[in-house]
Amino acid sequence: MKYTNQTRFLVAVDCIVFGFDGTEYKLLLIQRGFAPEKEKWSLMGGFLLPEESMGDAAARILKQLTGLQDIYLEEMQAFSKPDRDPMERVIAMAYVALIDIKKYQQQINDDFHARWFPMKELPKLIFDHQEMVDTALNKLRYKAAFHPILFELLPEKFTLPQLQTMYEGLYNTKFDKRNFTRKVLSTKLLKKEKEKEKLSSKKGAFYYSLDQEQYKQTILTIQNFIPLTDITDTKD
Amino acid sequence: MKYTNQTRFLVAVDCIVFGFDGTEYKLLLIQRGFAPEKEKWSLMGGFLLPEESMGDAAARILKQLTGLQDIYLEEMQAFSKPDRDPMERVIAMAYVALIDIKKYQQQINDDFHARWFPMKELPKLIFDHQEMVDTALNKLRYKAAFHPILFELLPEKFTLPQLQTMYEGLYNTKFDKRNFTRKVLSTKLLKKEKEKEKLSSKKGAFYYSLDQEQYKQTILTIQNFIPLTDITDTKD
DNA sequence: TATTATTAGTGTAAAAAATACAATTAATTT
DNA sequence: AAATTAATTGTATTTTTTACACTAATAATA
Repeated sequence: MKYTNQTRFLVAVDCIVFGFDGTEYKLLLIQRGFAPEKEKWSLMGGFLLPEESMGDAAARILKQLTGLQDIYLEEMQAFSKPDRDPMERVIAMAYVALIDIKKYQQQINDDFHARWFPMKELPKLIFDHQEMVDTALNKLRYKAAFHPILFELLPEKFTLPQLQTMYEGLYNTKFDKRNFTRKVLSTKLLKKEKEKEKLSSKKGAFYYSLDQEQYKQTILTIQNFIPLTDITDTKD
Repeated sequence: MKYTNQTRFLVAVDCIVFGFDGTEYKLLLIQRGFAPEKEKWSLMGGFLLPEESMGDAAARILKQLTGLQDIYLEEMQAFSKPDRDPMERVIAMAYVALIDIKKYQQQINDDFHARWFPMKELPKLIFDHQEMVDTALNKLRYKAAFHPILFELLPEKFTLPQLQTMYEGLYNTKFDKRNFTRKVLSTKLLKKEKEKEKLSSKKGAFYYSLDQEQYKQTILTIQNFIPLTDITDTKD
């Protein structure tokens, strides 16, 4: 038994991969391998297969086209305007990934010529991919304001100046060092390491790492309208 | 020209309609009109048509099955496990709506026997609809903690006790009246009206209404890691 | 080896926001 | 007139946020 008289659609997944290299944000793009728009710059995309969920498809496509695996991938938004692909109607689900460029540089497979573009020097993208990127960046900014999500973008060990640069880059602004440090450390999410990073300064900056236990707890915490004393009552 | 050798899928939209009646949260459900699971309780769902976006489909389906229109509908999450519908694979996009039950009661068309169920007395739902509802409720709780989104759930004029009840209902807790009032008013989102609501108390409670101008500005405001003084610099 | 240059790291006072806590007010019902 | 019910309001304390500038550590250079 099947549903009759219903239209079936192509369903695709597009992966928006943001990366941070310690200084600026970049976007990972490839040159599309098939018509239409063959050879044009594109997000990592592909069609959904019959036996996989969309999340599985996103991971598969990213792996196939770049070699990247085991990275943070999150469903972002559907793009479903009937004419977004000139060839044929395709429903696209956009997924967003955040990675530390240096950490994953080796994983990236050169076969597909995936390339990092600084956010301010993006080439023209196919279809509505630029809209996808803009939407993703806005959502990332919004989310990072409440959520310690940006820690995911850093290597296991990172310095406070690096973290600050990352936040400043996302919002195109400068923060006060002392206040930023205090705020970040007050989350209790970071553990200070004994070694220093010596490449980017003469003095060297101490490494910190993410306290995974704390992180898992904190990521669920909610604020603002709910006094903290009430939150513990909420689990019923 | 079409994409060849690709599988096409049924795409559906399911609408999760939460309502608040001044006292408790309810969920709007209908009895499914076709096989499989005919007559079982279900979210308002239907298949995507060839010429509409998914957002359009959600609005159309909600209107067709309940009569409700012009309400706040937000894309929530895709549900795409290959076997979620036993008849045939269907990719479902869940949309969430929040409405004031009393305000829209008349709009609801009786033809489809849509019924409000208190959140604690939901019937067994078809397929993965219960999972959709649970996910939506969690996201709503999370979002409402930062976002004045719950104001959307109230009629044009509402009282502070009503608003407080709504927040308390969402988190199953009690807030201090004085602190809640102060916090809500500090958002500057509310305008005090001259009339009182007299049904639920002898003294009567003053009506408030949403200051639409302020609301549009505030809804974009972000906090926590970004000092407020920096936010204005962000627009580039 | 002394000097210079560069970035990391740190404290405090003032202002703002969050919290805990209970008496008074307005209106209706008896 | 008294009793009942729910709305409304303030203050003192604690916590958090903000603004602001000098010292420390190291490498490069004179």
